Amino acid sequence: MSTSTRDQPYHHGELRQVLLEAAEALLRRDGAGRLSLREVARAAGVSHNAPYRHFPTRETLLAALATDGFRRLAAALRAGQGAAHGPAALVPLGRAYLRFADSNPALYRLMFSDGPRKSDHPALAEAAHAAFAPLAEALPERGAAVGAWALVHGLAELLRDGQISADLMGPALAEAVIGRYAGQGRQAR
Amino acid sequence: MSTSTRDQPYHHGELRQVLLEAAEALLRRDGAGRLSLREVARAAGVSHNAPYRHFPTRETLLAALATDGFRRLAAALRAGQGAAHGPAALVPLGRAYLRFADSNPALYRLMFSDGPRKSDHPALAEAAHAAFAPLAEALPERGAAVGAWALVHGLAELLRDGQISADLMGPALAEAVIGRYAGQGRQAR
DNA sequence: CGTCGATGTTGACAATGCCCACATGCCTCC
DNA sequence: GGAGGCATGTGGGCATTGTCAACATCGACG
Repeated sequence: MSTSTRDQPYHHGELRQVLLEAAEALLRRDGAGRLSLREVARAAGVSHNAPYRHFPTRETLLAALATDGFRRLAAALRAGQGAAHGPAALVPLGRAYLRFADSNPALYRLMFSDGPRKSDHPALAEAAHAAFAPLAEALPERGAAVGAWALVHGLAELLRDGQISADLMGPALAEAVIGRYAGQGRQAR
Repeated sequence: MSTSTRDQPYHHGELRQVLLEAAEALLRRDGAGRLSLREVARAAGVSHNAPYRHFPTRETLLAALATDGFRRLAAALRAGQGAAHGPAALVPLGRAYLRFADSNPALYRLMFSDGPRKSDHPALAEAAHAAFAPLAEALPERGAAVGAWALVHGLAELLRDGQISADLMGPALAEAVIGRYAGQGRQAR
């Protein structure tokens, strides 16, 4: 809470966490491309080299941010799913998913598009995979689950950068689309 | 065709096009994030500042690349659609779409994820919008078209970065998912 | 034939990612 | 309880980058 702990005890103690928070703020402001390690360090009030004690590389920082994002997404999905099970859960899951993407556009973009390759960061890959679990549980059939994942992810991305021209944008339509898919999923064994 | 016009006539003549081609090669190799204007210039055999006579900014170069990508995508879709019309065109369209994304992963990523914001580059925005046209014609109902767009785009992205774990990846599944969606689209009024 | 504008070139500057050597201070082990 | 070790943080430095400014070159047009 203290805006400036006067006597920086040289060893910060929570630098890693502070760096991540500062980085996320800058991510929100500038996007992943313009996020600079040195500016993160400045924001955290440490030397330009301090981050290297916690992240071997700029990309590692971004990967950590994205990993955290996937954990939060998974939590949001579980929270949004509520009591629903099976195909009926698709709509609330989709809604929670889209809300997450809409609330954290820069982070979402980092997680799926802008960010480091998952193959280079095992923890990231695993977190990303884990976020898929709620959907896989709701729709036991693989094809249906993948389709739903793709549909919702595609909607999120198209909405995010206004790819869908403004006249037909909006969460309402998105939800209708998901609803329709859910209905079909139910009847298509 | 000439690999090196010996006497570079100072005024290159086709620099813009050459720069774009060099840039796309580097894009393929390194991704948009690591693409450096100076390296593009080097690859084109001109000074590090020559590109600025054609692109006011690095981002502008990327936007031009992405714009071209959308034009090519639109062409690929029209070519892939063949004679099919209406909902029946969905499967061939989806196939063409996925093939494009699979053949040009870096470019695809630039177009949708990595690249400049469409709102900052009108030509880009328009090309992106135009690429949507074939789909909109095939599925006259807005919701269905948006859903299909999202579904296919989502599949492309998930496939691209192996988000769908390897065990269920592959174009075959993707096509099945699209086929199912197409079937549902046909029966949903 | 001269000049003018588009296109390229050279030079410079600040910022950045990352490397190296050094400083600091807590923790452990005799 | 003192000495050494190790994680953490600092400062300086280097190559690279995007962009700006000044100058060079050349074809077109009077």
